[in-house]
Amino acid sequence: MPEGHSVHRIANQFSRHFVGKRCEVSSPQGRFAAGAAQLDGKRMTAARAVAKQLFLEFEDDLFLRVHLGLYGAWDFAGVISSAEALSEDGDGEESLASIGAPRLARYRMAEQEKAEDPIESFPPDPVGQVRVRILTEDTVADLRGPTACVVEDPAGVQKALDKLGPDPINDDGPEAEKTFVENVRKRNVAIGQLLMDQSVVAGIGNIYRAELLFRQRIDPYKPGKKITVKQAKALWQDWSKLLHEGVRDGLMLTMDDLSEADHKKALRSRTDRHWVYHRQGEPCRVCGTEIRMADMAGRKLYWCPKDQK
DNA sequence: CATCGATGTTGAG
DNA sequence: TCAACCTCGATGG
Repeated sequence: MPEGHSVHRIANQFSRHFVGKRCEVSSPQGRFAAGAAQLDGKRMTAARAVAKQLFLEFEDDLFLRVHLGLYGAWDFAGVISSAEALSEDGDGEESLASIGAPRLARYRMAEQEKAEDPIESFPPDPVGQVRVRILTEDTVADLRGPTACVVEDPAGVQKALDKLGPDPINDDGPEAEKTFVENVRKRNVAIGQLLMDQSVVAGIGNIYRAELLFRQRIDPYKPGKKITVKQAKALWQDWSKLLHEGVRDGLMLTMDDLSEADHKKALRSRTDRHWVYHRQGEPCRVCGTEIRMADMAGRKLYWCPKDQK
């Protein structure tokens, strides 16, 4: 899935075009029929992302909690925001659908975002296995392939939140940094593993994990207890920076100070976008040493053995 | 066209 | 520690 930044963008999409509206909620696939019936006809009152968890709040203290997992995705159509409009994070009401009258946009939001073929009529027929469809008078959102899609009461929401460490978008004060530093430094577990532990810090996935550790030149195998306060603070600050940039840009650009040409290249090609992620066997962009890859707790870890000590 | 692997988590054993 | 979840782009024939 979707590391932390994309879920925040999805929440923004819902905030702009669904919150305040009455929703017809259904489960075209059928696997969420009972849950959909609980929410059907209610007004959406808020949309919020905490790390990779999405919470859609409806009237009567009901919440839809969604986690996209590895390959879940939301498809939006109708009056929705384009990538650029979402990046403004403001009140720009510009939508694809409003540009050129009868053409209605379809926009897919998962790890990548992309415009799909225009739809001919509204609402469009569900494509594939749609677990949940949320339909308003002029917008529709289809959810496919989620790991979690559950109706929660406030206590259930709190229970889910309690499992999460700080998320720099929601927790931006010194307290959050302090919590992160403590969470890291009390554990005798490799920092590469701790960054993926959502109770230590929420929202980091495999790509951000590899890139953050390279950017701070930290050995992924170094135990949390041996990470200095300075290193831990730097990791938190850098994560906060990358996450805010990811929400703004709609993609993970983890290399700083690129030339104009390299920046464009990075936007085009995923292989030119990262320092170490998915670059095993290729030369380190800093020192030329071969980037290594190994399994760490079931996920692939990428790092430069020379620069990260 | 078949197969593989992926940005993630859960629960069984 | 590993399979399951059940989608889809990339890869190979």
